[in-house]
Amino acid sequence: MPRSQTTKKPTRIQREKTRAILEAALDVFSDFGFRGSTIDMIAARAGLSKPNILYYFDNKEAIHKTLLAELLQTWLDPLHQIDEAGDPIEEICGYVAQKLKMAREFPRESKLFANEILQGAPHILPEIQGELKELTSLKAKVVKSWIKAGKLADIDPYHLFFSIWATTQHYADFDIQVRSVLGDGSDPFETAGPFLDKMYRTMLRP
Amino acid sequence: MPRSQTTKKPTRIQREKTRAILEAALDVFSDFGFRGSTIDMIAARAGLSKPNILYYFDNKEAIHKTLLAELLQTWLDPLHQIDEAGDPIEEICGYVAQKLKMAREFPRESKLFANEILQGAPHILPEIQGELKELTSLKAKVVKSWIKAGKLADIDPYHLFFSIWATTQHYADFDIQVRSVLGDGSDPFETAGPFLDKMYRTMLRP
DNA sequence: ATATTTTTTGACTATATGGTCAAGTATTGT
DNA sequence: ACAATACTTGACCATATAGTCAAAAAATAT
Repeated sequence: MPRSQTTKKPTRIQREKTRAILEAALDVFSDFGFRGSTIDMIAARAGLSKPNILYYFDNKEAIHKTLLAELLQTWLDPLHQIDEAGDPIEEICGYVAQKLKMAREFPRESKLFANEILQGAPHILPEIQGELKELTSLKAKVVKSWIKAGKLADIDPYHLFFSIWATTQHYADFDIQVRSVLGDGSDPFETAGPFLDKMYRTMLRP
Repeated sequence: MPRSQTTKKPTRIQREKTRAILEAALDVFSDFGFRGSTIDMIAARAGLSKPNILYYFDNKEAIHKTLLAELLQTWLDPLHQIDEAGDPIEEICGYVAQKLKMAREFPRESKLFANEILQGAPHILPEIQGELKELTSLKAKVVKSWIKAGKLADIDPYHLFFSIWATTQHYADFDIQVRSVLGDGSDPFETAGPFLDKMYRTMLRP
């Protein structure tokens, strides 16, 4: 009986293999998108046979769903950490730095997410309209209170967040373009960090 | 003899049908990506049969390539228009406004491009490393000269361009996310315009 | 050691999809 | 009107791919 239909505690093999499959699937999905990826590709990358993959996951979509669910939490985490009690500019620049760090360290996750949203979020629209929307609106209120207190320039909190998401994830999602334009040699993230920090400090100063 | 193999001047029907096919293909490719799109989908959207599509284009990839080639020119055009002789801040804010307008009016083109880059630019890497790289480097020099002349704040021209591309195209590419977070009703582009204008004016002021 | 359970896979099916082709239909030029 | 050319398509093929299954192999429990 496959793991996916059991409620028992998973065995060591189950833990290891599901991990290996998800790891391989992240590679493949982030590079080719959902439709462009095949179970065979994932199997090859994981060093398993196709039926073996399907022993651990009901189908291709189940693998994808699992990845997206994990991903969303990682994606939302830095936003959670914005603290109303902290210094406004430091909090937001810290958030920018955190998002950029994530784009650097987890580019596959960023691309997987971008692929999903780009195609109209067919698998995670509910979460986008739920969790993400709620959390963003919560933190937008925090930004608004900072503005009202005169601690930040008067800018639209939502568009502020959009611009942060766009600029930071750009370095992961459009990686090939960024590197092509810069030419090889330098690490885009190295120079992007100071640039974004300066940019947001300038625009946020009241 | 199909159009794709002829050098003669195209007939009226050829012009009309190829247009209809490209129009339908843009719809489909921008929504589902290259691998996620089928010739049948394009045929259905264009109101033609599959063999008829393949009478005008050699294969699926040829349709995609044609779209990308047209697209790249549209994409590069606003960058071309940046004029060294103009007022630096107005030139750059004009560029931002132009890019945002394009994201609004041609979201399908933006998504097609995003899909392509996201998957590693398999079909237009040469153009990215050629035309785009050259033009960007040319305009980066212009920005540098403006900075040297004390007319702009001292920022990295490349990252400036990246941030402009990211923030403007975000509204087309991540459209579903933007609308989900804002909730329905307001037009994201309406409020994004003033936000971005203010943002770039603030950060560019010397 | 043996029984039980879990894991693995070769061989398979069904379907989707890119692409072909020969024969038919419409359009155009004279 | 008629021939030449351009256009269209139903039927088809080859391949790729998601997913199944029964039987073998490996791991685990007793």
